[in-house]
Amino acid sequence: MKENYFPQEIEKKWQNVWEETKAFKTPDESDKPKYYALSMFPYPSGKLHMGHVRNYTITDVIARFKKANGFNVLHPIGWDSFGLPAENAAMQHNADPETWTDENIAYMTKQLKMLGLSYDWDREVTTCKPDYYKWTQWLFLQLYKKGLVYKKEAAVNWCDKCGTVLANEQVIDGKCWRCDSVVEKKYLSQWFIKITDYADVLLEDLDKLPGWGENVKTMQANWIGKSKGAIFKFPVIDAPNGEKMEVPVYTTRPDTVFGITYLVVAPEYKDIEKLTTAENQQAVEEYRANARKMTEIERLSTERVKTGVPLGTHCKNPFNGEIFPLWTADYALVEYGTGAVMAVPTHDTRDYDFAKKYNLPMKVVIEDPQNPSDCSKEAYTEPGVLVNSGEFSGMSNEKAKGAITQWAVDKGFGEFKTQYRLRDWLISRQRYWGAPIPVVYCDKCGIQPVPEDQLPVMLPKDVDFKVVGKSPITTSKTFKDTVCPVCGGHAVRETDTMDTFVCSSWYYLRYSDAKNSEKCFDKDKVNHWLPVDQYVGGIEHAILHLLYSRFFTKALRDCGLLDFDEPFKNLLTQGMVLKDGSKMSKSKGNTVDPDEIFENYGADTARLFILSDSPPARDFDWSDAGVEGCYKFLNRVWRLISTNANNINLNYQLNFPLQKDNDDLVRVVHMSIKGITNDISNDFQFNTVISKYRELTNAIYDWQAKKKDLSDEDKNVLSFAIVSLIKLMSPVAVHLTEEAWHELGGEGSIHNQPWCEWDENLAKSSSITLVVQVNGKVKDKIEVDEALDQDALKEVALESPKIKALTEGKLIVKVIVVPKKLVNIVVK
RNA sequence: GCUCCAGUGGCGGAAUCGGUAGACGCGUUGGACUUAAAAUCCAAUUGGGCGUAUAACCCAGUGCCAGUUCAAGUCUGGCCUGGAGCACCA
Repeated sequence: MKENYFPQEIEKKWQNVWEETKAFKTPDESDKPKYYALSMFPYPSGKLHMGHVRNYTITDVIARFKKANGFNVLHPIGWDSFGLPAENAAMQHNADPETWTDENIAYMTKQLKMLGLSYDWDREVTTCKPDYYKWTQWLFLQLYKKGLVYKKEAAVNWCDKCGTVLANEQVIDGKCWRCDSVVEKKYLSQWFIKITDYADVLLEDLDKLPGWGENVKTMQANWIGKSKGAIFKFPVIDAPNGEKMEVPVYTTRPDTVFGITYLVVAPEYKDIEKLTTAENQQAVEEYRANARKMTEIERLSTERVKTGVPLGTHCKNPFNGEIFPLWTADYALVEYGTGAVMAVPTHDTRDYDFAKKYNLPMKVVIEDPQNPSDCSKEAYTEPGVLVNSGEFSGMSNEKAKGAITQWAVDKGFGEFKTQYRLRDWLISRQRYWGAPIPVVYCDKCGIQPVPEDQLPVMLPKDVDFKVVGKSPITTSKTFKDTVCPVCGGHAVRETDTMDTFVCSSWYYLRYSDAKNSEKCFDKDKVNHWLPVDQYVGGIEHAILHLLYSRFFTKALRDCGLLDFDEPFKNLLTQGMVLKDGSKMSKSKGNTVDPDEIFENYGADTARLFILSDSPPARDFDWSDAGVEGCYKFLNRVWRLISTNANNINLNYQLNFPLQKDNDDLVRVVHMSIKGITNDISNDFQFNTVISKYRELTNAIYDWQAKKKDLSDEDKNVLSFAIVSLIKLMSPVAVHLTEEAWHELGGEGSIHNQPWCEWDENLAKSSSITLVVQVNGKVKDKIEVDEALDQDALKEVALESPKIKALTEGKLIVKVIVVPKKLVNIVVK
């Protein structure tokens, strides 16, 4: 064995061996239990960044740990390879997005292999390839058949300079992330997926996910935004055309209906023109036109100064017969509820602001009897008792919510209503580099889905990427014109492509049967491998990807394609990788290139370091000194092994009873095995795992420093310690340990060795330190025999000279004894 | 504004059940080895009492204020600060 550690040499060597032997191929059939470890697959942007390194290392260590513990582990990787950057690169360099993507995938694949990740490369999926997007299109058609896909006119984020809609996540502070121009709202006919049909079950099933962080679950719950309330219909008494009209409103505060003093409809409210008098027509029209022009930025910059204009008409409050005016104001949102709001200025802060500004009347209907509120300064939104509320006066407001709604239900103008904030998912994009939406528009038959046997609808190659103001796909001469599958007449293909989040909503299912050309996946295989046992990725997907994937799983279950409710059993959201306290970014110039780390220190150092300093869920601050320290540690481990290579026997036998110092080292090894195993099992605390590697290494060095010559027994103990260290480190320092294993004469790969076992009786020190406190403060520590009972411990503590001195002349009130640990003497 | 998370030395962080606060590392300081350096090794490193060797001791200390308890970084209540997400959702 070489005396010095040369990571570059040994890493390359073993990477080649693993690749040639397909060392990490996962069989579908196995008598072992399955374990599915998954990292969020990367977008092939060009190069790996440290966030990738962290993500994939965490999952890799989990996969290897589970494999060593007797699981048949599925650990795949793929590419989320559709999306804007490829198309932008194509526009700038006039390259084909596919070529650009392929080159990036090739480079990043090389980097992943350099990191020593244990992927089953035979299951690789690439979403931009026809063998994958064929099935994305097929799944779209299944959802279409189920009635979960529809097309409608909607306001979308539009970047005029780029000539395309943008996803919400591509709008940063109201501006296009690419060209920085202001994003407008534009009405376009778009494709939607009816995720709202699943709002309730998506919310409820969060309770089935104890393995998810509370933060992610509350973010999803807030996003879904369930609220319970009522819908009331208010009759209009003076509609200009004499029509009998009513305005329905949604409210979560039915208890405040006696305090309504006006009603607001959104500027986009569908019946607004019919509700406006001739005198007010012009002012309302101007207000609406202005609202339409408002960009996101302007809406934000108004800082919630509320504006509005009266419509001139009035409603009657069916609860008390009062008449109140109708207004329009943009603080009412057309997409939420009914698009109309009943305003109770005394008990809603927004209504209060508006009423103050326009001098609208206010009426107190809820009070805290102990502490009557002054509603002339601010709205009172706390619980209380109803006043000025007819027969409901005196009732607690919580109780009144139900009672008042029920009253309205009985009289026929109200209903109980549950409302969600979640909106349907807009999936169409006017871009080239995505999966084409598989529908055609027939002159006679209208919208028709492409028959399944005609899939995939391939992306055309004859396109001009330099075109401005429209999707490059529309420049194809071969793509658009086609034949209607129903009547055989002329039809035009849909030129919109799907949001890349559609592609990434089912990739984890495809890994179970990645190469199937007949189906999206085999039902038995997907049911066998899923759900994912451990999913690892960034918190930035807390809502989008994770919500869409949960929806997809449920929808596909309802299509009969699989049999489980939730795709990801456990979720680990890793923190960001920082440098000097801020996020690594090219513009800040504080990035660290993984290639340089591999070259200078090797992948094992990179893996060790990225796990070492912080627990996985927290942000990780990259430091050059830290990398250096990890590199030194691996050198230290290497030296320990190489200088002892001749003394290490893989078939060591521990012959008890051991001598004291040997016994101590053996105990440290057992403690290390136990501690490391528990740390990985409980929340993947890799930072403490690595501390324990260091402690064990230090202990072996210390033990050795005391020895002059090694007896046979010593050699057995040393072998036990070092072999255990290598095995414990094998999930992290994958190359170093493999090399050491072979140099020591090990058969096969260390990565096929079973995990170390520990003896509970040896995983603790031979004596215990009794802590003696006086009035809860530590005053002495005494080495005692483990066998001593409570009375004996008490005696030992009281006998201690230090304790005697401290308790002398004082009254001992109480003595608390915690077995094997502590004695607390309470004195006065 | 609402929701969630976090707050421990110079720094990253550790501390199953409430039971020795600061494991492990980074950095710093001192020392050994060396012609010298690198590498390596040894020692010290929460603050103060205490600008001196050695050994020891005492006090304070986990964002702040209370509380529960023999005992609180850990539990309860109320704040403060920082971060993240949502944001006129009626």
